[in-house]
Amino acid sequence: MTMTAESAHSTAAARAFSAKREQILEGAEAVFLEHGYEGASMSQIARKAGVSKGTLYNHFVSKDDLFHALITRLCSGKIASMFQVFEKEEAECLPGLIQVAEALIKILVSPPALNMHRIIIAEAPKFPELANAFWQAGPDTLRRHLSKWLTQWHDAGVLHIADPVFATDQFLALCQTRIVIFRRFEMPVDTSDAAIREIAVITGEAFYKIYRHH
Amino acid sequence: MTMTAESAHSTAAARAFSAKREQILEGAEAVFLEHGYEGASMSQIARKAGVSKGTLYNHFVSKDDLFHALITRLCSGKIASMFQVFEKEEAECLPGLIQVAEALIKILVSPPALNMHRIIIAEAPKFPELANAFWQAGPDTLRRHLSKWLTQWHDAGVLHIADPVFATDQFLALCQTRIVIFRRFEMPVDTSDAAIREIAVITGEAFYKIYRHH
Amino acid sequence: MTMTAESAHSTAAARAFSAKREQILEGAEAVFLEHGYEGASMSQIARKAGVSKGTLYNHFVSKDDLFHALITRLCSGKIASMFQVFEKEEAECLPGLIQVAEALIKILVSPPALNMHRIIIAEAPKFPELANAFWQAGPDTLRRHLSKWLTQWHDAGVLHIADPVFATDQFLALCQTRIVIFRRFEMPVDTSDAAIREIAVITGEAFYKIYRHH
Amino acid sequence: MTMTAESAHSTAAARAFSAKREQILEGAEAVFLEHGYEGASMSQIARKAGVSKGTLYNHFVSKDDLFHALITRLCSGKIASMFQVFEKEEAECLPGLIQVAEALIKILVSPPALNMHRIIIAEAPKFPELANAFWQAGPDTLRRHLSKWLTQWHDAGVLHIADPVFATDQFLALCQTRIVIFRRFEMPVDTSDAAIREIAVITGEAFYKIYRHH
DNA sequence: GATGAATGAGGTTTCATTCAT
DNA sequence: CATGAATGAAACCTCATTCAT
Repeated sequence: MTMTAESAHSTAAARAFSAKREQILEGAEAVFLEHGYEGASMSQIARKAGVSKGTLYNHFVSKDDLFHALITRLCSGKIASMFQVFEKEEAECLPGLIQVAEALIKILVSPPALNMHRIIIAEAPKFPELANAFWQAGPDTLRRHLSKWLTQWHDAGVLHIADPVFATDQFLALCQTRIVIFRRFEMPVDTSDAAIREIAVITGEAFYKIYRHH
Repeated sequence: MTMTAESAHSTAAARAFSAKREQILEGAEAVFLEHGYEGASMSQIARKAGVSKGTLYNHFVSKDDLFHALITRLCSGKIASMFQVFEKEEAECLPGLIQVAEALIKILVSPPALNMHRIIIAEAPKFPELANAFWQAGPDTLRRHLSKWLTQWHDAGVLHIADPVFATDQFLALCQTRIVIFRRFEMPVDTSDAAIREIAVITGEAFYKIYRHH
Repeated sequence: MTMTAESAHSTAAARAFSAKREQILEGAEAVFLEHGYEGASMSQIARKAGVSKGTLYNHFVSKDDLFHALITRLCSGKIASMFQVFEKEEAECLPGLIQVAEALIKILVSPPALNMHRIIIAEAPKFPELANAFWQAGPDTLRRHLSKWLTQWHDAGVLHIADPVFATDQFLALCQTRIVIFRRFEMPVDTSDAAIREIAVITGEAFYKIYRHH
Repeated sequence: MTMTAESAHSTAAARAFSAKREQILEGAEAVFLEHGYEGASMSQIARKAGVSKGTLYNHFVSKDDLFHALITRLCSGKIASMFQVFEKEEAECLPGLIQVAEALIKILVSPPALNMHRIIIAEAPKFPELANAFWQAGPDTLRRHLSKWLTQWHDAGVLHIADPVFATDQFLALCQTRIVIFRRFEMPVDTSDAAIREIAVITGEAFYKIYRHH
């Protein structure tokens, strides 16, 4: 496999270009998530990213475009991986539910997830496609995995679930009781591991009571 | 009952002043709830309210102050009355739960409530006291009423609830399954009365399964 | 001497009107002298004077007019009396010169005089007639008295002064050595009575050396 | 002497930047000196300088900052060179004094010096450091040179001066008799060369009488 | 005559975007 | 392609002035 000097050059240039793009997106992430879409300024982003304002516009057509690119990237990157809460299968149902609840709550109260949620909700009317992208990458990913997992317990006769996707939605909703919602409202609440564990147990048990097979 | 010319005068003036203030707050409500705090401009608000920019500043010290006043007023007014979902007591438990769920979901998917939720969540880091005011006026009001109502069923031996406030939180969370959350993400979802009723029934039944007395 | 009820009434009203005018001028004095013409706002003045903004315009046609009235009043009042430094005649020439120098320096370093000087100088291009009024009421008053007093010593053969008015101008200029000028530039300088006395002595002696008769 | 493309580039850019800065300062000088600090508007300055309002803020952080930069620049430039009145030494004392007086009066009645004095005095309470900078660059420069020169005549036995700096202050004060002060108050006065010469002679002689050696 | 709310022009400053270098 | 100065529209806010009460 050979490579001419020129293509080598252009490849290197392309790499550098890509790197700059990443650099900008890092800055944009920091600024947009902290200040919101309107509250963020292109100057701030340029400064944070360590590039000139002009460079922003060499890589992105507009503020809108940069925001788009950022959210899209976050959705296919951080968000997607965040919501991968099924690393190892649990041998039993209820402990599995509790474990998932615990993992999910921990994610949802983390500053990045809170900020992401905030900006997505805030900008949903202006950028509905981004809200949708977030949904697909985050909650919906979890929903697909979880509903499949629940179906297994249904098939095993442990749970009785007519609509596994809706059941998953309920599970997700239950996980947002108390701690998560308090954090979203910036109200003081105990977010220690113990407190989260406690909510997770109650949540898992509640869900189990709704759907256990008699 | 007599009234001096002067007090009549100042009373009339005070009334006019109050009316203008209301007028401004109406405009502010329309613009802030549509565009968010940063996205709204004082000029827009003045135009919408039909007053001059200067008048805005005769009534409110700053944009912050106007926002504060608006949210505070909404909390003690619309929001508070919105969350009064207990007009008549239900004779039975499960139908009562379903009825409350239905009423709550209808509220939560209404544009005013959605917009209010959006802006409160978005600005919670900058205006935590407003997020708290909203919480007190809205969810917490419901929480107080509902937990008292649940306690009655507990005392009657119909439900078995160790922590009624937490149970209420769970009920509120469950009501936000599917329709409410889809609307918040501006994703297409059936919000017809029938669809809401269906979710309400499932939600009521789910909650009943968690806490019914054996 | 009789007075009808009506004229009594209108006289009382006129007195009240006059009092309001004074009240406004007091406020205007405080604000204009502190912030300068452009730096002062009509609202500030109204607040300081304890009257409404409308009242300002019932008494004065405009900001210009109020400024005019203020400076004019100060010139015929405070300024004029300030520069009356000849209360008692001195028996001797040099001690008299020193005494006048001392009195004058004390006046010129007083905050009111400094502020007045500042605003008059600053606004002289815009309000030359006010600068002139100040000159007439302040320096020129002193100039007339002092030149007459110097003429007496000339006639007595103690001093030899061809142009008494110009000599007075020189005396006034000499009094503004060091302390006065430092205060005008807001530079730190000893303004104690002792320091002023010292300058006054040197100034008086210097003037005496210029004009003493041989 | 070589120069890389980049350094050539950045040097040219820096030159252009500097030129624009100068251009702004020219505009600022014209507007500030004519209208005073508060009376000048950033729009006026931008218009006068032939740049956009935004450009003002690319070069200076605020109106304050621009004013600071202007006055500082004037002090180290025009003002400093203005007060260099000692180009050639005079062979004799009294003619030397007269020559210096004449030069100084001519400077002080020039519109730039009058305007500068005006604005410095007016803004001294708000910008004391600028008043001080002006003092250092202007009067104090002259004071240093003149006091040294006077010391020479003292050492030569022609004058008898205990405190040369104070004597200089007196000389400066005497130069501000009549013409200078009339101009500051915008009062009509003959500012012809002949009139100035006349005052200069009287002033020089007066000073000589105070300090000549017997 | 006194009040103070209303006005709208204009104040300082920020911002997204463009473009010459 | 990167830079950052330039732009001018628009942001928040203040001000002198008017006028209904």
